[in-house]
Amino acid sequence: MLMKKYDIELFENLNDTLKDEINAYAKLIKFEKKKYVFSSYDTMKYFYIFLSGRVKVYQVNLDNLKEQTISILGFGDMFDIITLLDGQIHEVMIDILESGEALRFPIDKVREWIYKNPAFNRIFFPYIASQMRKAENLSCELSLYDTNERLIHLILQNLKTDKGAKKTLLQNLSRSEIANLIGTVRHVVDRHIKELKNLGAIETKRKNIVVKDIEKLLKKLKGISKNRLYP
Amino acid sequence: MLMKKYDIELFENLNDTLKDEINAYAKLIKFEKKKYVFSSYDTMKYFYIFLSGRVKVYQVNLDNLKEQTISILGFGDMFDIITLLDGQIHEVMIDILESGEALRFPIDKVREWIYKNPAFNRIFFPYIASQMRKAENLSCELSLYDTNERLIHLILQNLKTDKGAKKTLLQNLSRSEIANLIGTVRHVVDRHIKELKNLGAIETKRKNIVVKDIEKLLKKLKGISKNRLYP
DNA sequence: TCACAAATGCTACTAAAGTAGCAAAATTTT
DNA sequence: AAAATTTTGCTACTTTAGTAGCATTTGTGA
Repeated sequence: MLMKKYDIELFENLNDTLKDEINAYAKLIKFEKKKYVFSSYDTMKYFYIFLSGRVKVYQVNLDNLKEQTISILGFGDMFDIITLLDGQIHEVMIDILESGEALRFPIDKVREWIYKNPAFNRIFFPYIASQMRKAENLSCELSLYDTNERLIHLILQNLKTDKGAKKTLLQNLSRSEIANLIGTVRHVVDRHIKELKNLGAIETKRKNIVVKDIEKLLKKLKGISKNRLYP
Repeated sequence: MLMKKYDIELFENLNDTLKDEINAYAKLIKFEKKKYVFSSYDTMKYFYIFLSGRVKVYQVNLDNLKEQTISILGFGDMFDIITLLDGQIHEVMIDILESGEALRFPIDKVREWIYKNPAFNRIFFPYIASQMRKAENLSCELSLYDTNERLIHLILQNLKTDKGAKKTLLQNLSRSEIANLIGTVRHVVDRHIKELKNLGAIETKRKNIVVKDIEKLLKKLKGISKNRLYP
């Protein structure tokens, strides 16, 4: 019975041997808003797989305090995969957006798995790839599109991932958090949202954006590349 | 003797068994400027390790033809690690900046290695991590610093990697390629370079930037974060 | 429940980045 | 060697993004 403790969806397709391994080394950790956890030093020793809650990983420009959100981690996400792979410290800032739980593993144990356990890697490798795709996409968005387009891309992207996940990325995020995601500041996001509301493309509640007219959103995207996100 | 064929620096620390494996499956490929190679379809079948030359990986905004360089691959780099990890197509544009050679492997063979060969992963995992760090750094640069600071960061970063590598990243790159690297356009780079030249911080030859006064470069960086790159 | 903190909404202003076009120099190709 | 292409350099202009400040609304925790 104890072995069934963390037998979650995520590990469904693993063989029993690995499931047992995981259960043997996992420790359930609860984390809360405004608490300082998952520090760069901590992640040199421990590796986490998130079960619930939401954690923001970000960097700050100390001169103007502008933030860039690198990723928001939730159910099924792992941290910190960079330190796991190269053993070096990974200096990022962490904020808890929503309290939740994670499984904590001794990082050396996880290293053993990724070096020697093909079953674990069948989950791990595609996960790394998905994170790399997201990182690449973020750079290209920041560089190739203006703030208005990036906002619309983010809103549309959320429509797509709607099914499946219980909660979309955008739900329960403030305007400044949205700004941090797309590499701008709150006032700029406000300006664009105001315009989209006036057009009747979206409606907003507190920490919530509801799409009212996809066509109008798409029309605000310029030219050819509008087909990229919503073909 | 045949087995010694590709016995390059990169594989120095591998055991002989793996070296033999690599030699058995590697095919030497030459690539040239203005030739179309390493397509997204090709990299579904083959995996490459570069021996020489330089290859630009980038994305384009079809509306204004602006480009963002995702990475420049040269000696020791691997491609495409995303497709290797998740088996999905990875749609990027490729340009050959300098002709060169690469080892080509059947991608399924390389998958076998990353799933079952710890010796290969001792090279592969840190490499993935370094690519992830670069990707994360690019996003943060693009979002948190203005074009002038990004240019100076790039120039300084090149000073550091000077030793070791035979050729720095910036050598032999045109202004528009520099612009593509830091997410802006040629005219903006020109403007900043002109100012840095007037200050006496740098000198330029065709496709070449020579740092004359590091202190002056650092002074152009704003405030606290200048210490980040050149402590 | 009351005080405090967080989030939203708006106006006005400043600075930075991007667009456009042309000409000269250097390099490569024919 | 001539022609074509690429790279550099400059000016002028337009648009977008970022800064600042304040008032109102909403939510949270003491």
